Amino acid sequence: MRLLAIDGNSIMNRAFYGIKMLSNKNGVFTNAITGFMNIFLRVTDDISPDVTVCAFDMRAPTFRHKASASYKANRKGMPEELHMQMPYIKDILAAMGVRVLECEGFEADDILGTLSEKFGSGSDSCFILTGDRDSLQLITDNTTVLLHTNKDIIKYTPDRFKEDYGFEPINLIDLKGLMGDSSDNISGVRGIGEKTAMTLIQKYATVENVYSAVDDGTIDATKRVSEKLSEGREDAKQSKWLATIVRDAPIPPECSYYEDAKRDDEKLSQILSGLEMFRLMEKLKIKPSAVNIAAKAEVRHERTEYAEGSYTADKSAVLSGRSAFLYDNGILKIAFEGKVYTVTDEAEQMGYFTSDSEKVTFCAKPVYRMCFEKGGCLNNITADADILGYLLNTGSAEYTIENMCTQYGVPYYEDEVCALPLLCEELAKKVDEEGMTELLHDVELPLTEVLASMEYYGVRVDTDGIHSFGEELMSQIKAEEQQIYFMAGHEFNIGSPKQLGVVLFEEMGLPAGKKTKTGYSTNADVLEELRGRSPIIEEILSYRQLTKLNSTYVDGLLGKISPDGRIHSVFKQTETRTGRISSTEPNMQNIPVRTELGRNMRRFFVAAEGYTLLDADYSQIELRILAHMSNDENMRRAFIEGKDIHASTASQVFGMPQEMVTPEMRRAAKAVNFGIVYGIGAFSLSKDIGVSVKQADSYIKNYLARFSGVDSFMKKTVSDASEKGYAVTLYGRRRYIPELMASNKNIQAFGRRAAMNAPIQGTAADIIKIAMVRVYKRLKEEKLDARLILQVHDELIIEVSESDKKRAAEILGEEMTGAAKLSVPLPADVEEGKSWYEAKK
DNA sequence: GTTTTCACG
DNA sequence: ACGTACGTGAAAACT
Repeated sequence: MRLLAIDGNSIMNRAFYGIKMLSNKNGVFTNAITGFMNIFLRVTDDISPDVTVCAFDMRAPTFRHKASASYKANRKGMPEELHMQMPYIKDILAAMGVRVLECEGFEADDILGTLSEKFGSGSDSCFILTGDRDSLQLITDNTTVLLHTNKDIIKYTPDRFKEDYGFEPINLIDLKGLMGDSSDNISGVRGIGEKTAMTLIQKYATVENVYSAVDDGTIDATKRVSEKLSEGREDAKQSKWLATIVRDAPIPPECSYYEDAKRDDEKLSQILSGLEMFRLMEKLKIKPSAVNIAAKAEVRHERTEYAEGSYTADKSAVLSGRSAFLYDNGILKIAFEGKVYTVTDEAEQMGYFTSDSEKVTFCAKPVYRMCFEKGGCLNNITADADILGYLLNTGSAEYTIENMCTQYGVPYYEDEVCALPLLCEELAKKVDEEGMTELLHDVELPLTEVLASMEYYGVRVDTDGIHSFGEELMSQIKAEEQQIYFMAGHEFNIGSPKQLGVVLFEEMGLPAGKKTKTGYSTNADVLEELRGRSPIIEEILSYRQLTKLNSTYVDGLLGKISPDGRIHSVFKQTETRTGRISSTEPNMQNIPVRTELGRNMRRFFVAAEGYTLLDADYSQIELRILAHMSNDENMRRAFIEGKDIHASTASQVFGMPQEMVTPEMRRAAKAVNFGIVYGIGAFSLSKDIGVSVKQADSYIKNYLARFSGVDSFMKKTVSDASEKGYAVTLYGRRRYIPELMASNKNIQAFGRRAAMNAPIQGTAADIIKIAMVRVYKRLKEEKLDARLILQVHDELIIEVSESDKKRAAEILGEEMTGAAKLSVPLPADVEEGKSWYEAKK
């Protein structure tokens, strides 16, 4: 029989520190569980054990198996984020068919020792999975230790051990006897460290042999070492005993007990969906089952059984009622009053989409887009489970019907369309309870159509222009490359941070600043510092800029041009945690603008023949929102009086009339304003504007004293978020911030910054979404030959026929400015041009 | 698949 | 002692 015995505590510990923080929306951390399961699955896959057992520490407060009280006192207490994950991993393992063993007064490795004694002989073999080198003493011909290190899992057989240590595995306890182990609070012999102890054990094997040699006077060591050994005789004995893993812990002796454990998928499904660990569920091929969900107390609905129906026969009933549908790959499925219909006829499908009947669905955007492509439309969508799920928790990894049914306790059907009516009902109810109904109906639902339309129209690009720009870049890159090779004295891959680090910091001897976890950092900040120390730096920065433009933008965009000569980006509505929209394939929201070279890229985004582009952006929308939400009189006045906000801030912070503010001071004030929106820190501000941390700190203090309304608003935002678990925008959109509950202060600090930023960034997102819906509606109402084609967070772009451009520009300006009624003005600046470059001056 | 870098608001 | 502003997406190198 092959037995796998796991040191639960040790592996959880490794996993916890090895994986970044993860948590579900209730603030239950799951990173150690995730890491543990990854390791677990990898190892079971590798060695295919017949039986798996996992041992956990259980230290009784009153009784200690080992004599010295609190002998592990100096091992750090488990952080709360890890501690809270322990009951879950035990439940998961039990449901996986793994016996979970705990023994009062014994540690996990004692249990492993006992198991290896039991199963590590004859034809049986035992594998011990741990992150703790102590357990290497258990290695025998039949017991292999799988040691999990930061890098990989090392298979320790007796040979491998001898290779590494130069003595037998069992003598590890003798080594510890001499050198001790600070993590286990084992003292060892005072004055004997790792080097000496290794040499002695390699020669004498055991503590006893060492002392016989000391007594004989034959000990092969310096006089000093010999003296220390004599003094520490008792310590050595005691330490060896402490380092010895127990092999007779009271655990169930019958093999059948371990063999009988069975996997329970229902149980696993329950635990994992509660933890929102959907990826793991997928890996384990666990489906949320209706039976499982029905057993849950929160279920509010009876499950309706669905029968196959004939759409031709029931069409008029469907079109006069409320139905759910899913459309995928040319196939339309409709669920309606206990029947499910499959419609493949295209004309029938369009008839359904165009009808006024009430429809609920999941992911309406691609359906809108498909309808547009066929010259039709999609009407009366009253719920979209994707959007609903997003509003309820913007932090979730993915919104699938399966996940949401499980999470919100709604019966799930393999034919997913059947789950939609109840799912949407349940989600909409929650959205209403959380005060987001208006946001849903007035903003998010209509926005889906707007985004689909933007994707459908896309942006016209000047393909030839991009090509020749690319060729220019290429020749500059080649020249730059040669220059760099010459300066470095040899060729290398300039794009490899690793190779570049070697060239700069080792070969050329430039001072290495920051380090990343894998080596030298070579990012622009670091290189900027080195400017002037070597001319190569300038060339590398330039090389980086050119290659970035060429690969990400020239090549990237060229690969995304459709046969119609336009780029149809995908705008994602359920992606960001703050409520913003994101753009992919390609990302149209990060087209260069900050440097002149990069900004040239925008010359290639053009209006179609006979059309022109209108570009409008909000000015300082986030600071205006801050002025409104914080109701800070000082800040509001600046906006109401139409002042230059950064200059005005500078005059306040530096205490002087605005005429006296220098450009340098304005720059600093601008950085402070940005910092405030992001949840400021003195360190980063100082780096940003090049003053001392102390100096930066005093700017911030000054600012918060001057703008006390902002100060109290930020404090309240954080305390509300800590109390409720989420931050909220002006329109009620929530962002859950479980990081605020962490005990790690870095994570907590991140949570506070996110809490300060979310209402501002989120409200700005709300407002431009409102503007988009209103602009879309008015362009349609007034039947203008104009369409929204892009959104870049605070900027909207319309493509409009020459004849309608005046009217469209009016609408764009009016609707953006009128999108929100704030207690400060909200101006939007509209410009026109044939290309994006010209339209944004 | 993760890390580093860099483009945008 | 450490890490250090919020929110994104893409490419290339590396593991």
